[in-house]
Amino acid sequence: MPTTDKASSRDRLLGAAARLTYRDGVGVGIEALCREAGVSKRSMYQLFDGKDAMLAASLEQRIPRYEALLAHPEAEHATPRERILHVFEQMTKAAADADYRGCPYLAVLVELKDPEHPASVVARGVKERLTETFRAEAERGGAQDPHLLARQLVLVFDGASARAGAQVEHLDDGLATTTVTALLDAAGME
Amino acid sequence: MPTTDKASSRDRLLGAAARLTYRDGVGVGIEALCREAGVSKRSMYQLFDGKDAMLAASLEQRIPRYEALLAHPEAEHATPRERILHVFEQMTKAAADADYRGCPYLAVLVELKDPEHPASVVARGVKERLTETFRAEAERGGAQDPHLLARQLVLVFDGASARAGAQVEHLDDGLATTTVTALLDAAGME
DNA sequence: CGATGGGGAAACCGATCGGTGTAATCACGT
DNA sequence: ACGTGATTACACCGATCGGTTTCCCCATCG
Repeated sequence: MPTTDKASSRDRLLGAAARLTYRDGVGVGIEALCREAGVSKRSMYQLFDGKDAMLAASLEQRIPRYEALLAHPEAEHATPRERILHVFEQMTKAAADADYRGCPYLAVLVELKDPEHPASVVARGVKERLTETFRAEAERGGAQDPHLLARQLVLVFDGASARAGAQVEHLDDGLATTTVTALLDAAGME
Repeated sequence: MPTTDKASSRDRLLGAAARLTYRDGVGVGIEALCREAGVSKRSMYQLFDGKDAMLAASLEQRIPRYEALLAHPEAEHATPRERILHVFEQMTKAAADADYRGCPYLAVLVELKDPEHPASVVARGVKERLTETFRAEAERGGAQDPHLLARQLVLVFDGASARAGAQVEHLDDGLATTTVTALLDAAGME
């Protein structure tokens, strides 16, 4: 087994793509990606169909990490409200980092401006799954209109992450959680 | 006076920059911008210091139009609540257009990822002024914490515009205004 | 009329884009 | 030791990037 087999080349490419794209946007060059990953351009084109496909795969691979970060660590004993608030507490913590650039999936959707792009499809999936998670919690928590509340929460999620990532807002005073609490209360969630 | 004097060349460049940047992102080429504007590249470099400066100027020029669109038409007789809601009603109407890509100022902030970029500075100014407008209305309306409410409203504004622009959400059922109403009520605004 | 000067078209600059072709090199199995 | 297949570095492709320069036309003015 070589020191760098096919799987690890793939992983390093996906990691580099995630890192550089998040920092510099989807406009980063293939050359830079391969340099960062330590993989030749030739190999990258054998592993992926092209830049678009690699970007999509990169976003896809990060999904478990991303969703695990937002999931409540003690899911069993936590109430729906606690689980929803946990999502925004995690975002608030992440936004304190100077390198925070907001939700990478929203950023890709905004930057690509093309809903048909493979990466946009992946990103939209993440957003839809987050909405569904919120909806399920809202329902468990007895909200009057769980789907509406879920969509409201995602509105706040994306607004807060975009603004914090663009450095136009700082969430460290609990802006996001405060806003969410108001919405949860208004929706009649226990 | 020639059919195309210096001022009209400037205007057509700014218009083309606003249009193409909004549709395709800040990555559009100078060549395409000049072609769309019907102005030679040489003239554009005499009118502006470069692409960054023209982009910033383009965003700057659109500000009056943008803010007029969000301002309540009968500002005198409208209540603070009506004026705030009007902003979100206008966004909802704009989002119904298939060509809607969200707030251009937020998009630029997200795409550039550089708060120091001249265009980012302009965009941030727009966002800060919107926040201040909300804050003033919130204060007039007797909100408990006008500044907090204003920041919450901009969260919803940017979240809704980004999501509608990226085609992940549609606002035509009043999602934005419903959310805002809940926040206004929670803040104790009359 | 001829001189002058500003602006347009287009060539040009080096750099980079996404993507490919090639030849040498590498680790490996036999 | 040899063959093999994967990976590498690197040249190359046409296109485009932001930006500059050249040339030429045409409008203005004396």
